Amino acid sequence: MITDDILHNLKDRGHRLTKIRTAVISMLWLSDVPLSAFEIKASLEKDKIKANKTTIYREVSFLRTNGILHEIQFGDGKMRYKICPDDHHHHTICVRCSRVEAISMEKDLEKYERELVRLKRFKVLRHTLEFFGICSRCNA
Amino acid sequence: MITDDILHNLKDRGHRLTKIRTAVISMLWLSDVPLSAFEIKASLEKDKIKANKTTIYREVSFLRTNGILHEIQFGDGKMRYKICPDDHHHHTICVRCSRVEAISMEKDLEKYERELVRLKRFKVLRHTLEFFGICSRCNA
DNA sequence: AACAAGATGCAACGGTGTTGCATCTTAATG
DNA sequence: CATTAAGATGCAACACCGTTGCATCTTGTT
Repeated sequence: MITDDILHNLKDRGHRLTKIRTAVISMLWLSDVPLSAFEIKASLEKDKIKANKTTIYREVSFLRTNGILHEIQFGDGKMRYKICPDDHHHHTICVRCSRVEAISMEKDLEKYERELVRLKRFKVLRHTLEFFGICSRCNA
Repeated sequence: MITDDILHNLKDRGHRLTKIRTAVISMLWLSDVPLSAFEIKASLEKDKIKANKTTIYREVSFLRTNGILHEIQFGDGKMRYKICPDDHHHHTICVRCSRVEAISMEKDLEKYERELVRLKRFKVLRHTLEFFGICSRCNA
């Protein structure tokens, strides 16, 4: 299991493996959509693990600092968090059922980023790209 | 002046031209970066025009409904608003000086959206794309 | 078992944005 | 110019996301 690798890696670097930490990691790993802080909290509670919202925010902050978890913004005012072995995917987000899927268009964007440097002398550090629409299930 | 066109257009459609409305329009038109609600409020106050934050939110909502103003998200949790003749949603945002420039890659993205329909049966309604980095001025 | 660093909970707070309601302004009408 | 009704504004209160300070509890090491 990859979550075990993550846990061992954290421990080897001198970090603690608390109940909440391991729960957040395994839960986010199993989730196929990025979750907000509140959703993480709710999901833990379903497994009978109570955690204060402050703890959740501090935990995602910790996991982000350690490169385990990544933030995504869907433009509704809340951060969402996901565990992704290779950072950066873009997503399709269904506006009806909220289903999220990762897609890849790195090659096209890398080409475009090179053009931005060449034409506008703008050095891209990061970007955001999300598509909102109707997924295949909802459209059927 | 284009702001006059906007004002006449609004009036012709039966909307009122209040002090705050005209001030928001001309101020946003002159601004070369998208502004948050708070920044709009502060900018009006610099011109001795006081406005309640509720009024600002209602005004940007009104202007958005009338297709005059567009929202942009930079991922810091606040909406920003910009007057743009053609609704144009991609930008380079300098993380040092906050300068924002519009860029065009519609053709590439339209191609990609057609592929999303074809391959994943995902119908794109809208998307977000912003590049964060260092602009030519800051990099010099 | 003792201990220090780290994790947690709680309360309070700040910021963004919204809503209900009372009041004021705009612009059209007589 | 006075009237008037719709629309605009201000105010207070609220909801929500996220953060901070501080006291307390856990973890893992000695």
